[in-house]
Amino acid sequence: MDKNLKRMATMHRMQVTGLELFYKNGYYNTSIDDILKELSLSKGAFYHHFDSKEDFFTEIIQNLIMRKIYNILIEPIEGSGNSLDIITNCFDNALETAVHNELDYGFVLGNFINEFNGRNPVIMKHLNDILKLWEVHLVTAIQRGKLNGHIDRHVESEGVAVFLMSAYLGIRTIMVHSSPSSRKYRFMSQMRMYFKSIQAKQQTV
Amino acid sequence: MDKNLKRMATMHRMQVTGLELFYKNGYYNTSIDDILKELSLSKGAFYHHFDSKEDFFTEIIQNLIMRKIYNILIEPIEGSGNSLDIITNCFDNALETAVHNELDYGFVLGNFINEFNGRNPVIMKHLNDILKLWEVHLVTAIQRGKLNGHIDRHVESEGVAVFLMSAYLGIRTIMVHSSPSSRKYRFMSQMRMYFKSIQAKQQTV
DNA sequence: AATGTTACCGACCAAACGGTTGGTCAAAAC
DNA sequence: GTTTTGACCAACCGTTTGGTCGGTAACATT
Repeated sequence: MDKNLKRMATMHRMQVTGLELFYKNGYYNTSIDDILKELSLSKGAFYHHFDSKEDFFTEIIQNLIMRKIYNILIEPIEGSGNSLDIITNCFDNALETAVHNELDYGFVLGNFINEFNGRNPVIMKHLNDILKLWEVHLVTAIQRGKLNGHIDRHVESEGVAVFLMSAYLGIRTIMVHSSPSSRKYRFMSQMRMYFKSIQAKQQTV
Repeated sequence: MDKNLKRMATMHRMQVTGLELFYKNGYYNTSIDDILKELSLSKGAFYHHFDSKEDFFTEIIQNLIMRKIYNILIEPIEGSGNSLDIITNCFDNALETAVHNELDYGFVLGNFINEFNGRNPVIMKHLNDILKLWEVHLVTAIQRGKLNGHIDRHVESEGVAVFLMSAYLGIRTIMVHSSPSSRKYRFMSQMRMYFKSIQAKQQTV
């Protein structure tokens, strides 16, 4: 079983480096050779483990992107406190990694959606599924907020979810260029304003 | 001068078709041959008019993207009425073209920013300049709203601008996949909620 | 009528692409 | 101790890429 362990280790290394380069240079602008050079591995090794470039990327989506997004953007909003506070904290933390130029997987997702949209339906489906998953959990969190008396019962849960996802993906597009830190601060500040407009009118805490 | 006219006509045709394909398939995933095939022109014609693929795209940015964004997202918010109403209408109109699968240049901009970020500093600078131009005009419109008594004086103009740009670019990323019409409706509805939270407290109209 | 200019053609190039193939060698299975 | 397996190598293939270049034909200038 030692062989199997080595196989998995190598495949994992390939995927981590692959995501890094795909994210940095784009999928179509990154060659398999680029990835292999970085790892000092050969073409043969690559095609021994993966069927094709597309298959390789599909594995990356499932094994790296999906899980990270779950950990960073979905699981943190499952809590039972004030939904608005929880979402605020979640976004704040997620954007903080972006400020420090680390891999922000929410942005990675939006980035790839832009790149594959209309070009590769198979990969788009996988990316869309993740987006949908995020949306569902956001809607759930907002509905919980209504039940708990933190959010006004009249607001549309799905509308809020769409608006939040939009804002998050958008701020990341803007943040990449100038003064990410101050842009994050301004963004979070306005998000709190927005939250005030949808919170329950009379505080029944 | 007939020659000069023909030259400009051909160059324009090339740029229009070029933008179409670059937008649909991505810059790096669209070859010059693809564009020329569509136009029944030859490589020689292309390099007779443009220095390189990059030069070609730079011209597209200046001649097509820049002007369209000015017409659709910047000029419409120059009016002197209620800034929040004007911006709402502007976004509503701009997103409507997106619903009908037409070229929405705001999205085109966000799309290319994602593609070129970290890959081509020269092109990124041009795209960034457009983003900055948009931001400046949004800030101006919001400050005008404060002066006219439509917007609460305490809100940060730049924060609002960043938030609005984020939301717009983000909703377009999300709209490309499923039910753009209903997503647009929900988005606009939440944007109005947000606007309520930043409008002047006592209506002094 | 002769000459220069310009828009455009299409064969060509070197480099890079995704993918294939025959082979090596150490560890696992027998 | 022999055989089998599987991770990996490296040369190679057909195709596509951005870009070059010598040529041609229509038009403008003289």
